[in-house]
Amino acid sequence: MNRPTMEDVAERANVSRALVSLVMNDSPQVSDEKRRSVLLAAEELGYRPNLMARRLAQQRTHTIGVLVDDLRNPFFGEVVDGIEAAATEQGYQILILNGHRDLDRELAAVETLLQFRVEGMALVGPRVSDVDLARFTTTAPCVVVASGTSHPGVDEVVIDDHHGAELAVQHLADLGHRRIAHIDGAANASAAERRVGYMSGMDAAGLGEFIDVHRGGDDESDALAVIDSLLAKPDPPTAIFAFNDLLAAGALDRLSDAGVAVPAEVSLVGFDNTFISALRYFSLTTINQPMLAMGRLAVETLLGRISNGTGETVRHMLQPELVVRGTTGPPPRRDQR
Amino acid sequence: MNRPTMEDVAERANVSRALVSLVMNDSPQVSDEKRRSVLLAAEELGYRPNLMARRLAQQRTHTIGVLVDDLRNPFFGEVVDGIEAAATEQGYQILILNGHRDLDRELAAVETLLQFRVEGMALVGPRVSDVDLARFTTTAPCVVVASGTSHPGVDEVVIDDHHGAELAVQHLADLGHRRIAHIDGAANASAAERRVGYMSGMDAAGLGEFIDVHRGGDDESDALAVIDSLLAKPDPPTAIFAFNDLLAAGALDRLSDAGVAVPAEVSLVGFDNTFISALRYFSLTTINQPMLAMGRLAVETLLGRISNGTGETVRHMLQPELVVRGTTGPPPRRDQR
DNA sequence: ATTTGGAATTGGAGCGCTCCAATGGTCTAT
DNA sequence: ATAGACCATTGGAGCGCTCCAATTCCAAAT
Repeated sequence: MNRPTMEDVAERANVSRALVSLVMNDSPQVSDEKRRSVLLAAEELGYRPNLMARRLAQQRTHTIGVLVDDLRNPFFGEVVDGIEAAATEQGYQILILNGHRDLDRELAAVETLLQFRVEGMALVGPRVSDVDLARFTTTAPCVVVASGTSHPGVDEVVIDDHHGAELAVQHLADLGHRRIAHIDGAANASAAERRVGYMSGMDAAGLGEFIDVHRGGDDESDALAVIDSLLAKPDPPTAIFAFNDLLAAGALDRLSDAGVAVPAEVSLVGFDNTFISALRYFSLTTINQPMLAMGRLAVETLLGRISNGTGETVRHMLQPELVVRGTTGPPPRRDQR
Repeated sequence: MNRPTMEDVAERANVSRALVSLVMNDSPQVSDEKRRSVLLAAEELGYRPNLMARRLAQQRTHTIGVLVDDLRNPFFGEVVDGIEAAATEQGYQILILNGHRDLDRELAAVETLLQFRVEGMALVGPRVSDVDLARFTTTAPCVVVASGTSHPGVDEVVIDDHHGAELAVQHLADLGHRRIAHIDGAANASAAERRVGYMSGMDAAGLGEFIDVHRGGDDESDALAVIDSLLAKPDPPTAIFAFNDLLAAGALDRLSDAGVAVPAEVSLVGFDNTFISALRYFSLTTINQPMLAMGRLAVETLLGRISNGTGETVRHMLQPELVVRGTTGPPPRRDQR
């Protein structure tokens, strides 16, 4: 009644347990005859190797742990897809745990990953402190993905948030906008970088005097009040660059409520290129993050670290891209310079 | 240099390995003194139990496997959240694998779960056939979640798609609509149920003669052509019930392109209540699926099956709810009955 | 002083596998 | 006929833990 073991298969095929092990691991030095009979016996018994036992004996797990901040966010799903694809190609499994946007749960999850003896960890949008990070990374190599701030001493895969913001501003400036406002991401990890990028983009376009930053947040509700105050100004902006697509969605909502035409009266740019921005009803101009590539690169970095051990930590920075859709256009005639 | 084991901790604390095991498992029958010194030794060595070894020795894993159809879809993320919450409460871990909308990968994933010796599996929106399902469920109990079609012989947690569709139709009929069209989900798992629900809702409202089903698909692009042909009719519908929120988003897009006011000229209802529909810019009237509750119920069902063994399979059907937002209203005056 | 009982502690077997060194078997070269 | 070489196969130790039965310990009861 109990699950068949290698022993059972060996007995049925009249061979030793070691031979069964060789067959299960596709060893080339097994005669075809024995291989067939082992495979047959395994099939008949419904044998399935026990991964626990195998890993214990092997002294390695061929697994990399993935910690994501929030599974419901499509952004993370996409990055994980990239991680999984690359890991599978390299013969690694992945173990996905959810941090639930909470530091304590995140730490618990990392602990679990370590108990699983993962050979490396990819922390996607993590909230752990640098101190904790330093502790983990000596136990198992870590790579931090998509975290705006820098974590010295740990490998990282990030996007050039600064440049992404510059691209957005430059696009708007090229269209002729001058009063370009920014709704930022408040305490969000990438917020600071994008804010600074916005400012430097404005400066570069000779629009330093029009720099105008407003505190936003994580999602659309945080944009509503900002839009109201923006519209109440004597000289409202003709363009808005939002921290992410969700904030942009909120902004769009409020603007249409207020009867402001987009892009005829106000242009709008988001960030992330999540599938929301691609919905044609939104058709949001935004900045693309190469999520799949970030995932793949994370795995490569991790495996490099695993095989090469210690050494200079790297910070891979991927380039964002402007995706022009329907929410940007030239400013109203009266505002053209 | 090697990872410390229980043996090492035992030695350092001057106790037996068995005692360390007791401490690690919070056994009450350990003297405070010994417990402290074991804990101290563990701390000093940076000891972390090896989950592989523990599970092998324990002969159980306290883990339930979760197979999702597509990680990038927020719907699944939400269901998994429910599963995880309930599992954690019951002292179970979850192991998430991704089916990638592909039958073969799904089967491979299930195989992996079984090699991990999960004690049960929750298949969320699976594509496996009933035959495969029957094979698995004898090895480890399965529960199928959010699959429209029925899988005899397997426990299920589903939503009443039929009734959900009826709710949508009834809402529109109550508003005074008569020509209510349906854009269906084509081959999608829940499509048939919702389609039939639409029809029976129409009948119940005395609108049988207006039944009008159009083939849609999975996402927004599939709605575009349908809207075009609908608008080209001599008597275009005054209301549209779409298979899901994404199709509704596509419909909304096309309608606004065509200059058709929503809901003044055409009302629109979606299905799922994903966060997209809640975006105020959409403000889509839709049918809510209790995703978290479905996840929790899946775990309860699974654990019940694990402890009670075989017996009548159950089919838990949760009730959908109408969520009225901004895309529905009375039909234009000329169409009121 | 001796017994008794309960709690705290320990030794050892065993979980299902891998991997190494050793064994046996077959074939060719001497 | 014998040695050597090479291949397929096997026995056994060991991976790090749990869990049972056995042992030790100590205090209370006789």
